[in-house]
Amino acid sequence: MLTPTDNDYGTRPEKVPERRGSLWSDPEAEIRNLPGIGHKLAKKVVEDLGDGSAQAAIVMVERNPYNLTDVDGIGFKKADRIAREAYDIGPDDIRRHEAGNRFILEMRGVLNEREFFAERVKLELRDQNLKEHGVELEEGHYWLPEELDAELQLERWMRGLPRGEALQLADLSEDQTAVLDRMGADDQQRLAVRAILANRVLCFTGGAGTGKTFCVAAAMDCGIRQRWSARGMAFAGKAADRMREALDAYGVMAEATTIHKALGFQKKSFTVDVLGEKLYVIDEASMLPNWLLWAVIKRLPEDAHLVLVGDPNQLPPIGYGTPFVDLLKHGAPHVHLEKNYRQQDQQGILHMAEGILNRSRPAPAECVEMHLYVAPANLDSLFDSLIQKHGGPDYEGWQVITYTNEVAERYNLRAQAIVNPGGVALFEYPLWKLGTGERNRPLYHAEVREGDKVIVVKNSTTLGIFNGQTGRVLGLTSKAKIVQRKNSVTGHWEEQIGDVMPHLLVDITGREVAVPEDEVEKFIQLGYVITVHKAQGSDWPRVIVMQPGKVRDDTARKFFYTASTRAKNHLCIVSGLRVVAWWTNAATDAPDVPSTLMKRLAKAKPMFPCLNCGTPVAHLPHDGICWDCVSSMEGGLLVDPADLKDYEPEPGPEFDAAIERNGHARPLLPSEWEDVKHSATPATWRTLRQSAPVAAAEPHQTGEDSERIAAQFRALDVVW
DNA sequence: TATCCCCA
Repeated sequence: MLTPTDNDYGTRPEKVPERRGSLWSDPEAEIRNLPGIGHKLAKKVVEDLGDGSAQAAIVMVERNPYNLTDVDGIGFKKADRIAREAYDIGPDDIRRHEAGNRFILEMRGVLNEREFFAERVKLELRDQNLKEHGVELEEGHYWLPEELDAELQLERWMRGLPRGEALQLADLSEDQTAVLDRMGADDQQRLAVRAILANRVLCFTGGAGTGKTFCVAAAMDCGIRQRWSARGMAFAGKAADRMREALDAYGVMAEATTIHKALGFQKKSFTVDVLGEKLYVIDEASMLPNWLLWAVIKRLPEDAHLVLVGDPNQLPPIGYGTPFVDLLKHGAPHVHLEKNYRQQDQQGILHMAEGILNRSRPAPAECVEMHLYVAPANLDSLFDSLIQKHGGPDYEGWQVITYTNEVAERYNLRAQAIVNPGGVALFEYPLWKLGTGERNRPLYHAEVREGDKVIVVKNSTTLGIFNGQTGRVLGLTSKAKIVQRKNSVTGHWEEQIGDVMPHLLVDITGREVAVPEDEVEKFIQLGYVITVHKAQGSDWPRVIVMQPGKVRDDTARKFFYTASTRAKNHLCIVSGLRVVAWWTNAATDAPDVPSTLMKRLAKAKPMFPCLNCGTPVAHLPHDGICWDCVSSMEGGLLVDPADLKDYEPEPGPEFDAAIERNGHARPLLPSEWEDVKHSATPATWRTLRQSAPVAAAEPHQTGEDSERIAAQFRALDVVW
């Protein structure tokens, strides 16, 4: 079955070769002629599977046709059809089961046995002996192995974290105080900076407009003043770009990139093994799925500080897991900014957002327009009048936000008809969500005209544009296309001059960007109306939230909260629901079911006394030494070897190897630890006898200290 | 049962 994303609807190969066997002279044609693959997909197959070589791609496909699922735009079903029709692969081939099992879990996350079998039946995966191929079964649940590993590792890492009471505050040097004075930080923000500098791991939360980014920039600057190196990261390109702008604006000497870039993402994996900086700040952390957060944590140097900045009330990650929310629930060190700077003049929007979170209806306010219980027949005309009132040529000034792409596509056409009716049409793209007609063609197309408001829908490093940025179409120009080619000798990517072709000129945040004609459809769409996911991380003076019906219960509150808080001065809400139904929907959140990670953490684990300070902790990450001790260690461990003879670390090959190298089985000095830390997993070292003797305990922080700090924060309206 | 991210 063809999917709506298969937009190879027009072109067919000009020449149809007669037989596959005679095609070795033209391997690309062979790929193109596979069932369900056309021109465009064939190119991607060659690029993704063969690294540019069609011959190599064919070898990959012949070895295992299900390798095709690695190509963007090819799922299990399309690969399966090719495997069975073109390569005679039987229904119970191991490769088929492996790909099918993985496909199911890639779509659905973690499934129990019954759910998993139901999905297998749908894909006609019948042989029960092959039900675990490519996936892992753990206590009645099926997992992708890498997903299970990420979660187990996160669990281990979280058990080793200080919890709640361990929030610490750094003292600021004169230099640092001067920085904060110059930046104009208030007391709340100063405390946040001190917390960032003092805690190895810190969650940093606050709603839109509470100045999180400001604090982060200030903290990074202060870090740099004490000779730390610092780096900002974000999941999304646009968020990284915003952070970079903020750092530039405050004159902070630190880079900000996507996580993928920082970890050296290539093809399907990360190439950076250990990160080199001292302070890492991840923005929009609520967007991180388990695997990605773990990918960062496992690469952190041991003395690094990690700050996770986010708003747990915003939209959850697309992938599996909600590690940011889990960390907060688990009680990791946490600073919350309460005071809102941005919406101080527009308290109505703030109260609206609070109302959605707290299930309370705020008093009516001038800056919040509610249009509820709108009859379906009147939705369009109401929309039109709102655009006439709040829309206009100042595209930076307003934005319509929806939940689904279908609604976005529909109302983009209406908004365009009002705002830019007479612009010259420059190109068009298919509106797949508005339905498909015969022969799988889209029913509607959108015209992009001169003067239109547009949105970037995909990052391009070549063009320097990011998914989610909005802009204005300036016109057309003709110039040579710049293409990125991999130099076959050096292996580096290089910019080369390609064919001369028309380019679409777009003004994006004040910069003129020329998008080559053949890539416009990939990068540019109408931007009057966008989905909430694309709006995340941006704000506009006037926002219209256009959502005719109910939003699914488990997402509703996050959708309305995120969408409403995008507005700085004026907010319009449009819905067909009655007043009570709307408020019920808007305040409905997913039932508070603990994530699988939280369930793991809730299970009791044996406690072990730290060899250095004696504090019992569930996990001793550093060879019997707790996190706090290791982090405060400069010269070496103060452990008397005589006290250690009764310890019995867990046996195993890694442990044996480590003993052999070191000649003993006691916890290691930091210098020794350097030698074995890469080969001995912490799990190998962690099992210690509970009755073991312990060095004199000296807690790192008394209850009094933490109470004093808590009081300081409370006094400043900061919750932690 | 919808949403969507990442690179050389």
